[in-house]
Amino acid sequence: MSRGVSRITLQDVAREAGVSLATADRVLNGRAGVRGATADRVRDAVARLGYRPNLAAARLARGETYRFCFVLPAGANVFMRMLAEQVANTANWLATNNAYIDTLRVDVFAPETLASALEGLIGRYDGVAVVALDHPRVRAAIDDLTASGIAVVTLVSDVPSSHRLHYVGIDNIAAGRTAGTLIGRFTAGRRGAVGLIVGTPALRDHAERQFGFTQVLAGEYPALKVLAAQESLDEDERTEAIASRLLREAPDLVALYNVGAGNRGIAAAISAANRASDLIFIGHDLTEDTSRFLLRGVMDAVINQDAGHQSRSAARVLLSHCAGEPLLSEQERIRIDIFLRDNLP
Amino acid sequence: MSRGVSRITLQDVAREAGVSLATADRVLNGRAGVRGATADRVRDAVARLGYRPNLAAARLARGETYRFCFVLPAGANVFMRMLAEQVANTANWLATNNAYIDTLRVDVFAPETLASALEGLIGRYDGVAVVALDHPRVRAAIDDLTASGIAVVTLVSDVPSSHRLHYVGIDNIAAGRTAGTLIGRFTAGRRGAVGLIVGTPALRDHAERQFGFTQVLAGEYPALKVLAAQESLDEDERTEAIASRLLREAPDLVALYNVGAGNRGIAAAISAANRASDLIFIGHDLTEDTSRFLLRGVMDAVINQDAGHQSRSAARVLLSHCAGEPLLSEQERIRIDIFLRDNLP
DNA sequence: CGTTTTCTGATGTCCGAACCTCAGAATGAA
DNA sequence: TTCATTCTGAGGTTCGGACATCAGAAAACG
Repeated sequence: MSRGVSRITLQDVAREAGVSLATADRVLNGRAGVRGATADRVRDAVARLGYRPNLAAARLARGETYRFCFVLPAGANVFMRMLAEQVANTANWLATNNAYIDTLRVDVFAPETLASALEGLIGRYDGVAVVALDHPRVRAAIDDLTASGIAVVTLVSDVPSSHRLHYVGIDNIAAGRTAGTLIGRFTAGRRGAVGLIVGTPALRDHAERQFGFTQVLAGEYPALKVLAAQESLDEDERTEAIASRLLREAPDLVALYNVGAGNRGIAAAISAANRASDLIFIGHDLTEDTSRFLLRGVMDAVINQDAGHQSRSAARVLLSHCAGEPLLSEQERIRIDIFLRDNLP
Repeated sequence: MSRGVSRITLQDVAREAGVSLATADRVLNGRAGVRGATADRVRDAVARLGYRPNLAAARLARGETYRFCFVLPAGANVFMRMLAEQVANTANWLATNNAYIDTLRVDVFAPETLASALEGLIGRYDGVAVVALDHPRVRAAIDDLTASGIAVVTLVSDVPSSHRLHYVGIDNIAAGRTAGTLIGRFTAGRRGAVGLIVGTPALRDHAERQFGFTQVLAGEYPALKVLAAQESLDEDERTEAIASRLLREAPDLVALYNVGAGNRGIAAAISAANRASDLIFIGHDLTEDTSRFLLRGVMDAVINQDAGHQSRSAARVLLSHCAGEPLLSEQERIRIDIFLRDNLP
């Protein structure tokens, strides 16, 4: 609270360097018209005094506002609903920082729709965060946005070959591997079949998780045989049907891994078959449902990517890029969270 | 980057409410001299327009600087060194936000020393973050700080009965339970003894982890017998000696849980005994060492509390408290991270 | 009704940096 | 030495809110 502790301002730097405020300002903002020797003196003074520009003052002086668009899938599975909620929170926070978020919901499974929605953002926003489908049309749209000077970050699901500025999300191969290791260890050396349910292999994150999972099980747990992946389209009814069928038709089923959404259906099937206590069931995304399933012992582990963190991180990356402010990259790494019954938030 | 999108300022609110800027300002800053009816009109206008004060402008106008002190243990175990490093990073970030951090290293095991160090901070800081020992003397010192108007947060290890503003850290009972469940499941139904090593039961976090751990093992894994806890004082040589002795004297040892630091010693003992592949070893704090142990299969899981997150969180809590700014409480929850070989950062 | 008290408006300064202009100084080239 | 071309200094304005002062208006009071 003290007003006594005097900050070092650009004034002080100028005085220390023996130049005027204007010159110091020219050097720090990279404006032309300063001799090299003079510029060095200023930079020396900055280093000597440990000058740090006052962020608040800089922002105020710049007086810019930033408009961001978050493009989220229209299909409302629970995780995406949570993400949308967190984006709303983030918007609330950004509003005090001269930045505004619009949310756009599009059918992410339709590459054409997504791509043209993205192209429609050109000129209207300074930054875009998108839950992207990895498809050539979408990649081209992202590159167009980037080329038009809009900062683009991919959210949750990446398009690595595009020119996006940053990917905010987890390493899904590693997430799949993590699920594999957990199932391998939790099945405790038993021999048997493992059911694998994916939303759709068209989503890069699902495909990657599946890859990492089978890689670990095939390589390190030969006693476990992974059954052919079943597509659920992330729908509860379909996951329930699939899980019921697996439970019926594979009598040696020891574990289930659900790569996508629809855990409720699986939990229902497991409970109906009375297999909660001996069947290992691992899925993604901590929700009200999945935490309940963990507590009841229907699920054994949940692998999570924090929706709030991802939303805030995307906003921070966009904001700091647009405002030319430094970024704490370490803070922007999204963790692969493992939740057991015991470490629920 | 647009300058076109006009923010809503207090001017707009005043106009909308049909009052002057001065009156609107009086209402928002809780200054006296405004009739109730008028104040309501202003508040209505705020709500109608969705006015959000510009954080940057507010900070600049307030023109205050904040001084924080981070009190860390002098005994340099790896985690604490990492924490100190992260505090330095945080200081770097805070410097652009009118806030300064000093770091003080004291012997945290000596309650008298810690308490008097804390009392010495009165009047010199606006906020204090302290890795606290739960001891009456220390609690009293924290309460004195609080009473003198200094915001105090406990970091990593809490003093729940004190008047600290906030605890930045994990639920250590839950962390111990998590370790218990992991060991229970990873031992795969085997019968045998489990070694338990603590730094010192004087540290609240160690005691709590031990409690949670034994609670789970006793309650849910009757095949595992937890041996009497051994004190290591967080030193590698002592943990190595303890682990070696356990390996020697308990032939049915199936798992080891290290509550504190000193994982390097345990890893050495396990490797020497050639038990890396069958003995389950779980410890805390992700470091260069423990990630290597995970990759090599010497350790099976590491439970972590992110030092960077804790440091930033403490700073944010102190800053927002002192500056009277809102806090995103969700962002300040420290997770109990579980790391396997597969989800290492 | 006048008078006191309580409100309200007008106006200003300040915070620190970004960005601008213009005059004058220093420097280089001819 | 002169003239053109860089540099540099001095000064101002702006951003939006915090905080202060003072005059005048409205309300409360006797």
